[in-house]
Amino acid sequence: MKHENKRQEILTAAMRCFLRSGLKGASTAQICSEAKISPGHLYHYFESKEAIIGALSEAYLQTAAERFRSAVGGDRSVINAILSEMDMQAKGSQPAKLALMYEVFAESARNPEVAKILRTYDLSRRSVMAEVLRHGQRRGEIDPKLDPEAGATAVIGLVDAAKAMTLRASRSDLKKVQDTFKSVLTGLLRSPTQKATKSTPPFRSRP
Amino acid sequence: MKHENKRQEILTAAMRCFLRSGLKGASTAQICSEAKISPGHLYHYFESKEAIIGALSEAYLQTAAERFRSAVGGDRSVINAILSEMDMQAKGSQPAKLALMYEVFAESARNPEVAKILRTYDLSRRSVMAEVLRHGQRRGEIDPKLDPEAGATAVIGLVDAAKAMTLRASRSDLKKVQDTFKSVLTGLLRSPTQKATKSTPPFRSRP
Amino acid sequence: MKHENKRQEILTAAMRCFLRSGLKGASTAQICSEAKISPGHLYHYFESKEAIIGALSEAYLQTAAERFRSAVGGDRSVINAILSEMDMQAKGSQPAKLALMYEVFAESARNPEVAKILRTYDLSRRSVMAEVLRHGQRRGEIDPKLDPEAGATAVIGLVDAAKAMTLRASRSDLKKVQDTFKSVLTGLLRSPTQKATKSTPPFRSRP
Amino acid sequence: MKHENKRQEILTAAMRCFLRSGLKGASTAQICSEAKISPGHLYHYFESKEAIIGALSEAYLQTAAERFRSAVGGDRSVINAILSEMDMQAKGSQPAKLALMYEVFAESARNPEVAKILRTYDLSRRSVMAEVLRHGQRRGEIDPKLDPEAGATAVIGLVDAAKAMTLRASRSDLKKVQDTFKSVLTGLLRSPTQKATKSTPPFRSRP
DNA sequence: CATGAATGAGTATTCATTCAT
DNA sequence: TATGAATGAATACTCATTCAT
Repeated sequence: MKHENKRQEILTAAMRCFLRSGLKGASTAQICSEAKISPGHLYHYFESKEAIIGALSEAYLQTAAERFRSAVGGDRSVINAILSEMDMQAKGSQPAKLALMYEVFAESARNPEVAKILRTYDLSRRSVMAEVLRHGQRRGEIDPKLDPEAGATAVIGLVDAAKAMTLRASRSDLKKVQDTFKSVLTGLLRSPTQKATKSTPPFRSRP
Repeated sequence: MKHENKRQEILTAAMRCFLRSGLKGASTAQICSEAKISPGHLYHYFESKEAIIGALSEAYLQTAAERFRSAVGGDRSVINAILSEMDMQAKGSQPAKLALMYEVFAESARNPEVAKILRTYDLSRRSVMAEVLRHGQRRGEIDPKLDPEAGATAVIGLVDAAKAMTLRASRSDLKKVQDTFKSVLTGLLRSPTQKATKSTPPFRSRP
Repeated sequence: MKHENKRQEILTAAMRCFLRSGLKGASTAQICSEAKISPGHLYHYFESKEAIIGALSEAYLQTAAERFRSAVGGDRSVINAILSEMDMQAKGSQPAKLALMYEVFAESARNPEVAKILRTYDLSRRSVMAEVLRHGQRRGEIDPKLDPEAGATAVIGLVDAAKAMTLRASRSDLKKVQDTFKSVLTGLLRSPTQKATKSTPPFRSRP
Repeated sequence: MKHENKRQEILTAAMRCFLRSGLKGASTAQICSEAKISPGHLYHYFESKEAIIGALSEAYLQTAAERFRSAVGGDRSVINAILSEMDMQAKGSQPAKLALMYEVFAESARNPEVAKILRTYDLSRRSVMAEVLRHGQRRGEIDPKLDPEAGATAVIGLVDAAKAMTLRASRSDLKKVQDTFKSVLTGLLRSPTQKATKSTPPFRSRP
């Protein structure tokens, strides 16, 4: 298992490099020196730089999925769980991380292995979200007329869009933008009973 | 003028290369041979590879803005105009183009010049969209309670999210996903009068 | 003569560039833009960059020779004239100018044309100096036993060495070093009558 | 140790290239092929071409200093030791080496790292020479009134000037010129006792 | 398991010079 | 006399990868 440990060390070192310099910007030499191994030795653990990127993407996406699963696993209102997930995604998104994510997306258009990983992740993410929505419907928190699968897609799209905004909206706009997104999300999900009593969302002008 | 023409030729050649190989993947040598000029001659027209990327980004974003402005300029319903813009964005998005866009986003996190271009574009896009929403409100098509600025942000976020989906959702899911987004959008914008008579949107389960 | 004028303009522009960036460091493009002509047009006036360097060296050395000739031409003591020439050379020597001179020397070891120019200049400089020394001997200022030709060489060597010091000695040492050189020079040249009454030169320790 | 050996091999190969083509004239490609290594491998041993120049300068100046120190270390007359050092410097100076030295001087005006190396060398050279002069004074060979520090500067200036002459004086003049310099040097250094019995130096005309 | 020497094609960019107009 | 488009070899340097030890 020593092998596996070292592999993990290298992966985290590589992640630090990728965050610092980007996917193509980080060289294997950088990664090796960050991981304190010799350049040749890297290839004892990984077939190529691409393989490192693949492994890293997979690991990252898996932990992201697990984190989300546990986040919505608790007792609290499903909508609140989703909203707080959106918050966390947006707040935990340093520009470097987002840039890296975008590079991985770009990579997926040219590197089929990465594309496959990304596809798998999206499917699992969607099925988890659909499950969560069904759970919410059973508890009467989510509009029972909402199709869980399609709703899941919409939610994920909104969460990702909110995340993306952190890179492009100016810091001062960010809060407003994210509140808007939360309102859209809430409007989309909330059951009719709750909708009747809804407060004016922030993107409405003064009544 | 001859200078400007050649500059444009080089830009389109460069775009072909970037689409094929990515932002860092395309070399100046590739660009030169695609443009059928000698490697040195490139620098007669552009200061650097970065300058090419900058010019290309700017041109792309400008035409995108103009296209949208003319799309919503006509007589038809504002909501329909926005929906069809979303369609066009989504349908015109070959994976390669999207990947490139993602790379530019990533670039913007590390290259302040690109960041500035992107920021400017986003602002102009938002102000145009807000103007469109106000127009729709005057015509009674758009919910008068909607704050135009925040609404514009939400719309743009949704359009971009729909676009992004084309890279990650499988082809078979795509239509459903996009319909979902359109419904969310319609729900967000439509005036109460129209909302009363709304048809069941596609992301509702069969009643 | 318009041709000749433009040629001169280009030469002075080139000199500015060479001073700024060095002999190999200055590009023909830089020179052209400094001279406000097109890159092609440069070759209407000069066969090559080397030819510019050659012309520039020749012009510079000629004016240097003329300046010296007129400096020692006056009425004052020959030794003082030489000492003040040494001062002027040393003080007028910005690092950039000296560096350029060194580069020309280096060039002369590889470029026969420059070597020839330099050789010619040295010979003329030496013959002028020898003439000056003979003049001083006639006036009883210079040791009559000094061989004018060999003495001229020694003087020139000392003047050049003093000049060279400005690039390498720290600013605080410079005055002392140059005084030393002046003393050596004076000791070498002064007639015995004057030597009998000489003041202790600065490079003697306290008696 | 193998690393250090290879480093040295590369340095000598680089020196051959620099002597042949000059500091800017020699390309890293030339150096690599002279050292029989691949172009990339050079950077395993040196950070940059500049670093090679720096290492080379330092090594050269150090051995020069050591050589001189041992030359004056023996039993013989201090003045003779200095004169023979002058001879060696002058005779060992192929034009190519001198040209290179000049280029390094020029470089020092634009490259602070080279300037620092040069400055250090000059200081150490001066302090060694001053020590030698003091030694000569103790042995009654050198004029006790001479200030060792200033005298050292003068001596070094003369030695360098003599060296410089080899590049510019025609071969036939060279001996005469160097004899002149030796006489100047001897006159500067010799103690009064010896001066009383001095032979007519070569730069005096026949009496 | 580990090193680090070695590769060689590849990188963006520069340059003196030529040529058509 | 003048332009500036065009060249293409050259520049210093980087990189993912291989291999002998």
